[in-house]
Amino acid sequence: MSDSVRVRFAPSPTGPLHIGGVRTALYNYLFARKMGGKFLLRIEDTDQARFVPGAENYILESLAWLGISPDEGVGVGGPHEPYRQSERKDLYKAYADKLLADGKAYYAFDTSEDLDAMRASFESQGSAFQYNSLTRVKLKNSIALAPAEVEQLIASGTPYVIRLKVPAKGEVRFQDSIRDWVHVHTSSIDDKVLMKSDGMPTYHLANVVDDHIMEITHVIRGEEWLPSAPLHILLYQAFGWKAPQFAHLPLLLKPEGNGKLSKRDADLGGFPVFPMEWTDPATGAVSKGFKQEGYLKEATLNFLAFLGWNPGTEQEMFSLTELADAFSLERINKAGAKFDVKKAQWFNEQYIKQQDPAALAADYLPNLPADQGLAFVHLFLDRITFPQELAVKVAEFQARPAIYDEAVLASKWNADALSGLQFIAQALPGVESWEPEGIKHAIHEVLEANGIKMGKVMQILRVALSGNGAGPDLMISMQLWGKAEVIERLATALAKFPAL
RNA sequence: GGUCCGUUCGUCUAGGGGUUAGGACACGUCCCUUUCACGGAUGAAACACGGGUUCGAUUCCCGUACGGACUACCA
Repeated sequence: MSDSVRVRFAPSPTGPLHIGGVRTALYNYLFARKMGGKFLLRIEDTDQARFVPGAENYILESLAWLGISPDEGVGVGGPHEPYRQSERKDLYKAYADKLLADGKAYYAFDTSEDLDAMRASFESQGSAFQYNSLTRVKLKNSIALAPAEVEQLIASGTPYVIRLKVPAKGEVRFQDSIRDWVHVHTSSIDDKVLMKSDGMPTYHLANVVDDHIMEITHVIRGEEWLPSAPLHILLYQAFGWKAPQFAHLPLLLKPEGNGKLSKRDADLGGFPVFPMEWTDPATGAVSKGFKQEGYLKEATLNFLAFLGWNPGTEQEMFSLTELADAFSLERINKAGAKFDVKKAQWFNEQYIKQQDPAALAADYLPNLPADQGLAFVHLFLDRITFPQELAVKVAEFQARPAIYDEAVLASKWNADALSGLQFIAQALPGVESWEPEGIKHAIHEVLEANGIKMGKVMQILRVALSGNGAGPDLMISMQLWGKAEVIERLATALAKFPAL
């Protein structure tokens, strides 16, 4: 079908990809999959000043980690190569020239300093400067200046930009998939710069030209673009092109307080706002990543998808393919969503339990024999949020108690407990089969024979062996410690526990 | 300041002219368990405010308040 869906994710390589950007990529990907269309990745590197080495690679790796794989674009190629805007530079100039020839754009020679001064003077009078139909006739451009003068300026190499000649009167309207009709008067739109004086296009031009050439049918992007969408509509009109369908996504907000989620929140809240760890090439500063923090890709995806979208059913665990099946633009929310770490952690806990225990053991407890690693995974699976906690739990488990839980001792350490422990210490060496049932049976038997209730000593036994008043199943723990170690620990505790 | 966008439990949200306003996270209680965790059950918890339209508005319209984005030769 000729009008099949084509969407794109078009980040700028100016730093690590923000988690909000990842969500935008995800929604584009999901929509493409749902509609049987194509998902493209285009790199918008038209700002030479803000270019950050490694950022493009970071974007590619982050998307690859999550399985948000482009069908076309940087890294995979396709019929519209190149997909990096810096490599398409000449193209944009040709389109800008066409607008110039049609009288829909004009040259402007005002320097940044000129414009800054203009803005300052307007501001001092309490109003805002706009480069528009009212002011352009008084500024230094090919509308206000005589043709000969313009030619002379260009011939002499005076730097210039190309601006869009926004109509003085009229209304721009478009129907956003998420926000429905949005209308704006052209009088509130600036004569935006299309081509910068360095010969590079601005976002506005490059974006519209590429989306048209690459036959993009739906532009799904962050809400920060909503104010410039009317300008883009105007550009499509100036070129005589059909505008794509727009869908402006709600923003991701700070977990506490107001404002959009930022890098600062990560530092403050101790949670990541980037998909993967990022080391700033200039400062060497390291920012946390979901991946390195221990978030599973399935959990990250599921969590992100639900920030601003929901299936309308009560199902909340969704794989990437299930998300693609259930996804629709209509079910995206309008209001911004606060980032909730607790929910992200909950998703992670759910997905950890779904992992293959043997794989978890191999990946996170590589130094243990496979059967032992597996046993520990089973022991701790329900008690961790991140897989790397496994190794910590195991280390704590294996270390002999340095201190004994004071509170438990204070309330449970008594004559019954003492004799119970002593009986257990006597019985343990005789346990033939050192496995949970056998150990439990032996303890039960010796306590019953001496008229002591299990409940009186079990927690004290736990403290004696592990130092803690709470923890995983004691019988399984004892099996894992091993007979000799348990006997040793019990003897130590008996010697160290306070006299009665 | 201007333009545009938004507002249902603390958070993510369902719903939509007449509902006991539903679910999830977090929180409380109970059950399970020798303990903790997991799991199960249960509780507390919301339609920003003011007008209108209507027999009836949380839902539609208009204001107000609050929040947000944008307002660069950045994207």
